[in-house]
This record gives sequence, structure tokens and C-alpha cells, in this order.
Amino acid sequence: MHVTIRDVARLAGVSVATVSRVLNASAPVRETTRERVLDVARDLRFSPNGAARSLSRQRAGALGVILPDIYGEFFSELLRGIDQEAQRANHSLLVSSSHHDCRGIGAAVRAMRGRVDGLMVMAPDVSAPLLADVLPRGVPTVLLNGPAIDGDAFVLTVDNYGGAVAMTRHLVATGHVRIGFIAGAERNHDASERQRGYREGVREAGLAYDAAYDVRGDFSEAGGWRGTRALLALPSPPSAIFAANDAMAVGALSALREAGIVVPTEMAVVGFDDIPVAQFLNPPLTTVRVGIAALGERAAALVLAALAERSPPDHAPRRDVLPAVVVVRDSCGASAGAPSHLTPRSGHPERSRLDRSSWSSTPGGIRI
Amino acid sequence: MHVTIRDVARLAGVSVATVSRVLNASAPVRETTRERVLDVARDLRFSPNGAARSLSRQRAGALGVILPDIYGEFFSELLRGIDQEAQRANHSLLVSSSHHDCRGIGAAVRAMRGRVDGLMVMAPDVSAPLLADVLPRGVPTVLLNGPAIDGDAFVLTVDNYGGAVAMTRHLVATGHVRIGFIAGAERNHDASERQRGYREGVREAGLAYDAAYDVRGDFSEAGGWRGTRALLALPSPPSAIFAANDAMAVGALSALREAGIVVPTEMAVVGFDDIPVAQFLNPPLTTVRVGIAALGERAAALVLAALAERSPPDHAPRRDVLPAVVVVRDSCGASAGAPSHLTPRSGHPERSRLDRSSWSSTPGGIRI
DNA sequence: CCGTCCCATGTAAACGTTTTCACGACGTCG
DNA sequence: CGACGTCGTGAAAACGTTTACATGGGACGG
Repeated sequence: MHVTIRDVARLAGVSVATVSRVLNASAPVRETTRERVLDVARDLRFSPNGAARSLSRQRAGALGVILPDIYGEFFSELLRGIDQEAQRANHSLLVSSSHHDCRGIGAAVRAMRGRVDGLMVMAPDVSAPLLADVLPRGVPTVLLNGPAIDGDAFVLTVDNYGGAVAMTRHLVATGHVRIGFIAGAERNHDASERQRGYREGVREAGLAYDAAYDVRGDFSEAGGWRGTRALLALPSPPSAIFAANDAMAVGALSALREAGIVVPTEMAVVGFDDIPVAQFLNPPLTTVRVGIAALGERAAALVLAALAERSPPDHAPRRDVLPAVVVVRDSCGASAGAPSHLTPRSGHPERSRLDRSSWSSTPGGIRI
Repeated sequence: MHVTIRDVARLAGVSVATVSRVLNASAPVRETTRERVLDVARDLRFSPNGAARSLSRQRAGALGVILPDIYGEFFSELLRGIDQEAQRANHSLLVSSSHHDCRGIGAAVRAMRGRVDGLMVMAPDVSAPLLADVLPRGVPTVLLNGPAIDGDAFVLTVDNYGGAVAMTRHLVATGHVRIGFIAGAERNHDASERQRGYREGVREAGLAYDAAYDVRGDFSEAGGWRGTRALLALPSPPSAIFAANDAMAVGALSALREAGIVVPTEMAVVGFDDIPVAQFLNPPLTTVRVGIAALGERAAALVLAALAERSPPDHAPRRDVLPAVVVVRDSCGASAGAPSHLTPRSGHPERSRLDRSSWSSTPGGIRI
């Protein structure tokens, strides 16, 4: 049926071992036989069977990615970062999404056994013990934006709490006293951390926390739209809306436009994530940059590093938190008043697609 | 090292064949032994090695996806559609991106040999003969948005030309006589088809085609931004800008905002693709809906169908074109004037994430 | 009571690589 | 001139499944 290494060997008049050696350059082969083998391989359009190869070597040359969803620019960016780093190490990506509960995650993990060398799992909705139970042992695993876990998985998160506190402080500093918050999905780890940050920011400013201004969303544009309607319906609506992610901020901007409310003069809107489109919105969105692609890159790098050293790196920290910095643009109304000498507004459409600047912590916010 | 089926067999006191039969329910096994095997398997947390499994059965249970890039919402949506359909058939996705030239595509294809049962390849920049040369024979393949090809690959495209003609007609009907166009990347198949549609639309309206209004872009927000600046710098700027995709339309909106030009009253802006965020932009973007996720779903469905019947479906058409319909929103200025009885503006934030309506052709444009 | 059939199970051969081991031939050094 | 590496190669054993084939034991009909 398919052409195998045996066919190549037969036609070239050598053993399969020699063919393998030629194709992998794994041992010296006489130049004449080498060329003969390569010729036959090319003629037959032979390409080695990946499954057989992974079975024989004990590595698959692929990384597994398990995601709750792939809707929106966030996951697109994350995947891009992961892919970029994986490709550097000649690894491909086995992607499986739409896994919210640990049953689904468990199934996906099992399906990947033997076809991937490492695993990246994003499971913001699943509690730590349940998750620990389904993760495989013996496979380098990085948990993205999840809770701490007591398996041998490395946990990589973004400073959700710190970023939300910083953003709330920024709004307070701009003069807002009624700040509405549109939270993420219930039970979602990122969502609750960001909410915790918002509440702390409000509390430390000495403002009265009012649950009516703290509405539930779901990280989708539609959720932001609904949340905004809810906030506008309050007897005394907020003067600023803090959406727990950029997608909801987009929905908020849309709802405000429909309501005829001008941003930022009549209402400030800020988001979280700094998805690529944020800077191109009308008005450009003030948000918290988390370096999504960098997060993905780092996750892949961690898995690959664990793969490189045969023994699991016990000395290395089991947890890493990436910084989240406030990026001030026009949608919060603070743009005009803020000191403009920090970072000149220039060339923003030219910025590199993969901005590594967020790998290192930036003190305070930055202006773009 | 890892626990294998042999370990399970040994501890359960049966042969490996029996274990396999239990786990796959492929043959009747006495209830008592079945339970014993399942218990041991659970205790040992056994999960079968995927590589070995793919080698033994002659199928991998995975589909390969080869993309030029994964930047932006377009690819995110496409991947989502593919994943959705693949998951329905219990297949996972092996994704490889950043492949622009046929050398890279060839390498990716070879790396996937034996680990995937079918292939979806998006290679808008590669010419047909080159591409045909690197595609594998014997593996069901669907080419996305590529040129027709004389291999045995199925070609699935969107009606780029028709959509662009329709959109241009719409702008003409709205009263525009100077329509700027921001094209996609050179040598990109989608890009040139859309450009061809724009030119035809202009021509058939009896307007003089002026190359100065037909500027080069690159399908990125930054490219749209630059293209818009170029159009604004013309001695007599256009009154409408047709960006060859939504990402560039986003860049255009951003550039116009910076220039203090109000959309749509002073300038109409339209895009192509109808990425999810389009309806939430300020103003909501008039664009050409291609049903990105549906495209992905259909591609996966075609591969899976070819997989189901052992022989390649010769009777089936080797090419399919999905409709592209104009979606009128606010950014083109025609919204207020157009008859509003067609489709009431309602519930747009609630629309289902995966809209299958574009699978079937809709006569004329639709209003949202 | 014996032949036949079926059911549950075991044995072993695939599947297509890589890799270890062995083995000649050849050159080098003592 | 013999012992000893080195180099090129082949044979065969992994790798962990699935599955065709074989086998033994019980049920059942004659």
C-alpha cells in the first residue's frame, strides 16, 4: 500500500538499517550507497511513517495543547506563541479544544498518550484536585493560568490579581469613584483572580464596594454587551467600566455606542489581556497587557526544557507568574492628561507581532 | 518505564489480547475477567500508547492542518470550525503553521505522514504546480482557498471574486464614485481574486479604474492602517475604502479616527471575511460574510467523508465554492437608507457562535 | 454418549521504524 | 607478520498495540 523503508532498501539493494542511517544521518555511510539510497527514496517519494518512528525512538516530536475553547483572539495568540517556540525545536502541535470539565480533559490527555512528548493544559474552570487526578505522570506538563496543583506539573500564570489591582488604581487615580466591573465566568480561575484584584483596588481606595456594580460576564463580546446594559440600567450608573477581558470590553464599547454614550468623555472603558486588536479599536483600548503570545512561548519553552534534561527539574521553581502591566490608551480618558514623555506615541501599527517586552516586568504602566 | 498493556495483562492474569479486547470492546469477554482487567487498568492508570495504536490499526485518529500563519481572528475561527467537526468524529488535530513556501509545506506534510489520516492545507501564496508536487498521494487532502490543482486534492474555496464584486456594487449603489481598495499580499490567491472582483465591480459600474486607488496591503491591521494613509494622501481621496479583509478594515478605521475623519459620514469603510469582532466595531463593520468556521467545518467534513469510504470519491466534485454574501452594517453609511424590513436589527450579541446560515447561498445581501 | 458448534481465551504475527550487536574488510602499529 | 581499531554494512531485536488464527471446554442436538 504505502511505500515503506523496506521498499527503498530493496530497490537500493541495501538493508533497511542502511536506509535509516542515510535518512537520519545517524551513522557514516559510503557516499555511493548514500546517493543510491537518496535517489531511490526520492523516486519513490518515500517519507517515514511518523507513528512507527515515535514508537521506535521513544519520543513523538510533538507537544499536546489542551484548551477550553478556541474562540477569539486570545487563544489564537496563545497558540501562535506556543507554535512559534515548538517549531524552533522542530516539534508539531497536537491541539484539542472544547474541554471544560475534567472528564473531557482526561479523555484528551489519554488520547494524546504516546503521540506527544509534553503537554500544555489550560483549564481555568477546573479545580486543582480534580485536575491533578487526570494529568499524566511521566509527561512534562505545564498548566496555563490554572490554580496551583500538587502534581508534578509546572504552573504558569499571569499576574491576574496584580494587573486588576493596578488597573483599578489607575481608574481611581483618573478620578473615578463609581467603577463598574464585568467579571468572567463563574468558577473560572482567571476570572476570580481578576475580580479579587478589582475588589481590592476599590477597597484600598476607600470606596464603598457595591455588589451591584460587580456584574457577572462570560469573557465573550456578548457577555460584555449584556454586562454593560446591566450597568447602564443602574439608578446611578458607573463612570468607568472595567471588563475582565478585552473581548468583553469590545462588547462594552459596542453597547455604549448603541446607547449613544461617548467613550471616554462620558464613560471610561478598560479591558484585560491586550489582544492585538485592542490598539486598533475606536477608541484604542486601555487594558492590561499580559503578553499572550509570550505566555504561550514560555509554556512551550518550559516543556521543551523539561524534555531536554531527562530528569524532571526538581530544583527549578514549580510555578511562574508573568507580569501584567497597565497599557494606557484612549478609552479610559486618562490619555490626554497623563505625562506623554514616558513613551512617545509612534509607530504603533508597526510594532512587532510578537512583542517580547512583556517577558520582563515593567515598573508601573506604560503608554502606547 | 511506562505502564504498557503487558503490565496490565500480567497483573490481571490474562493475555494482552484479552486486555485489548476489554479496552476496545472489540470482542466478548467474560464479565468477571472484564472487571478484573478494568480494575487493574484503572489501578495502574494505564492508557494505551497512541503511536503503537496508530501503527497497528492503520489509522491515526488525527487530521493534519497546515496553515500559513495563525495570526488574528480568521485563523482562530477556521481552526475552531475544523476542530468542532473533527471532534465529532473523535479525531484530534495536528496543527502546523508559518508555512508560506512549498518547501516548508512539504516538510510539514512529510512530518505528518503516518500521524494523520487526512490533511487540510491552506497555502494561498503557493502556485498550483508547486503545491501539487509536495502534497502526498494516498492521503485525503482538502485544499483551502487555494487555486485549482491537478492532484487528487479536493479544493474548497470561498467565492472571493463574487463577494468582492457584490460589495463593490453595493458601494456603487450607495452613491460612491471614488472607491479605494486595499489589496492583500501579492501572490496571495484570495487577495488577487478579491482584487479582481473589485476591479470588475468598478468597471461594470462604468467608473474609470484608477490604479492610484488600488493600493497594496498585507491582510494585517497595520497594512490597512498604512493603506488608508496612502489613500488619504491622494490629491482627491476616495469616499469609500474597501479593505480586502476585516483586519485591514480595522486598521483603516483606526487610521481614519486618528485623522479625525468620521465613519461613515465622511468616509465609508467595508471589509471582507466577517470575523466575529466585526459586528462589535465602532461603527459595526459592513463586510462580506464567508462563514469562516463553516468553511473549516466543511473542510474537515470532506476529509472525514473521504476517510469513511475507502476508495477516493471520484464521482464527487473535486471543487467546491462557498458563497460570500454582503452583510450591511453601519460602517458603509448605507444602513440608515437601506430598507430595514429585510432583517430586523435584533439580538445580534446573542447570535450563535457557529452560524451555519452561510452554508447555503443567500440571494443578495443581508442586513444585521 | 458422541460429534458439533460457540464462546472465551491464548499465541503469535503483523505494523514500520530505530538501534544494538555482530561481522567482515581494511589499514595501522607494534 | 599478527593484533587491533575503524569503517561500512546486515541481521535482528526492540517499541506497544491490534488481530488473525489456534485451542480448549462447555452446551446442545442427534
